[in-house]
Amino acid sequence: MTARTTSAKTLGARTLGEGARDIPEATVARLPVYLRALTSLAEAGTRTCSSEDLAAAAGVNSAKLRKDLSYLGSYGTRGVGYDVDYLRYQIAREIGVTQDWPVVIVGIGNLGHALANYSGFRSRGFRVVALLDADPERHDEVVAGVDVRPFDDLEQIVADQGVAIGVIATPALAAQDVADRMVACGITSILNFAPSVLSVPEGVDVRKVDLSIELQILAYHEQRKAQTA
Amino acid sequence: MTARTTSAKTLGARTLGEGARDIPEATVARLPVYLRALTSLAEAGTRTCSSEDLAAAAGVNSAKLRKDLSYLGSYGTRGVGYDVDYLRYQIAREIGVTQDWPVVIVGIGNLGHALANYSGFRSRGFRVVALLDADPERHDEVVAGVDVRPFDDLEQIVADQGVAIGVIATPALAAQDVADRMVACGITSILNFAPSVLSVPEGVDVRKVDLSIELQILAYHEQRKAQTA
DNA sequence: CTCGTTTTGTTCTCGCGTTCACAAACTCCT
DNA sequence: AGGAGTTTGTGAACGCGAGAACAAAACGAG
Ligand SMILES: NC(=O)c1ccc[n+]([C@@H]2O[C@H](COP(=O)([O-])OP(=O)(O)OC[C@H]3O[C@@H](n4cnc5c(N)ncnc54)[C@H](O)[C@@H]3O)[C@@H](O)[C@H]2O)c1
Ligand SMILES: NC(=O)c1ccc[n+]([C@@H]2O[C@H](COP(=O)([O-])OP(=O)(O)OC[C@H]3O[C@@H](n4cnc5c(N)ncnc54)[C@H](O)[C@@H]3O)[C@@H](O)[C@H]2O)c1
Repeated sequence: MTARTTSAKTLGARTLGEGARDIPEATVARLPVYLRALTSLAEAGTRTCSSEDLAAAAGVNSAKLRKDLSYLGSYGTRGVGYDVDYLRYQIAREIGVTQDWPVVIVGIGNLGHALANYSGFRSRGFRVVALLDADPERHDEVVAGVDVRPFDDLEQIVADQGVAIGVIATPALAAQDVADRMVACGITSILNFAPSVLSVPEGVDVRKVDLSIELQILAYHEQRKAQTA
Repeated sequence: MTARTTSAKTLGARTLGEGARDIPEATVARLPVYLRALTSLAEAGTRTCSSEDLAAAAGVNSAKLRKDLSYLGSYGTRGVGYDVDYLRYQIAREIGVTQDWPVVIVGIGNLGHALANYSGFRSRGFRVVALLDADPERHDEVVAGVDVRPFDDLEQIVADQGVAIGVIATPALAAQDVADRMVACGITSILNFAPSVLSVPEGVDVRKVDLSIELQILAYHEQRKAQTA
């Protein structure tokens, strides 16, 4: 789904030390879920939990959970379980959310406004450093404490703040252009909400969130249910 | 990822006729992408396309595309390719977007507003029939031509309009309650934007869209890139 | 110290999905 | 009509991920 060639990396990484573990993509996608479940448990005052407990909170199979965690190392204690805070820190460190990631959002329309106002960003290590839009009428509006600036400020902001992650919330037609500009000035991870296929050079990760695809998948199953009934 | 037990269905379906084809989940998830690519091609005036062309437009491998399409039937012509309009109709029919699906959205905050204003719904066979919110201050506001109504109107609306698909855009804490109410009054497909694990009975499909998980996956890969560099 | 209990970490097996490769089928040109 | 060139549809090989099952490790009781 991404432009990334994870397979080629298996041999390329350094064999020295232990910074070269290769975590399966399916596991990476579940680690944030575990992180959220652990945070819930911690807030509820739980100090320790078994793989069964955590799996239930995360909505997965406990065998799968243990296998996933085993890729990170042995952070549990047999016969006891996992220390909630300790495991939480280890997962957070592995994902990289112990540090702060500056993020720019491009396209401050309906969706861009909602994203800018979303509190789930900051609480998970992401900091919205800029809101950019091509339409001059949007400029100087302040959304969630950040003011909307011209799209042409992109290069300056990315360079100044060391931005690596960009979010695209423009119409589909503009998305490829925006992505090209982002890539050109050094952004290497893109989250795309526009319904368009982006082409980016190797080494740049793209993930897309496509609402209408999700609805169509639901519709397909709904139709099947109606047929058999 | 969903609560659906597709595996158990393989035998249960009727063997008579041809309405019982079992399309792999991975393929179902790509059909909407092909549909969109075909629409683009049609709008550009293309009447016919090869699997290479369509695969490029959809951002996938052409072998995968052909195999996906083969689950629907043989709608291409060897040596020629696919008729764009004909294939488009066949995929649309298979997914179920030739009919109109009424949808309710619950939780008309930042995200709910954006969703209600999203034009990509109607253009793909989804019709927003109601916007519901528990907060009385939101009521009677009109968003995109639909007025916001009390959450307690849910049962009435679902019954009157035959709604099968519900969208949850409330805070995480309310999501499970909303889902329970939806299920109780007959909704069998849920699209959940709240960052919480929903538990629903068998036969109900849940798909979740979780923005911060997507960002964390990007962050993970970003961190890896930084390490090896 | 030993035994039983609990729970992790890992091995093994199975099924699904991806990709390659090619025969079958169609068009067009001579 | 026949052969060359295209492009589909699918059989087969392969790799990854899910889940079951179990051995290894920790803990507590006696
Ligand atoms: N609204 C939703 O709920 C929703 C849901 C899913 C997907 N989407 C997609 O997200 C995208 C945005 O949706 P929206 O409803 O916010 O649209 P919108 O029209 O409200 O906002 C788009 C914004 O992008 C800006 N823009 C246009 N071209 C630009 C460019 N080249 N550079 C920078 N900014 C540019 C516009 O000025 C506008 O402010 C669309 O592609 C849409 O399909 C929206
Ligand atoms: N804003 C975003 O971009 C964004 C992105 C990803 C995920 N989310 C998630 O989507 C959800 C909504 O986000 P938001 O920013 O729109 O929040 P919000 O607070 O702006 O809106 C939530 C709305 O839900 C209503 N509500 C609360 N409890 C309800 C109930 N029991 N029944 C019906 N309605 C109820 C509230 O009155 C409010 O209008 C949250 O779970 C959030 O984590 C938001």
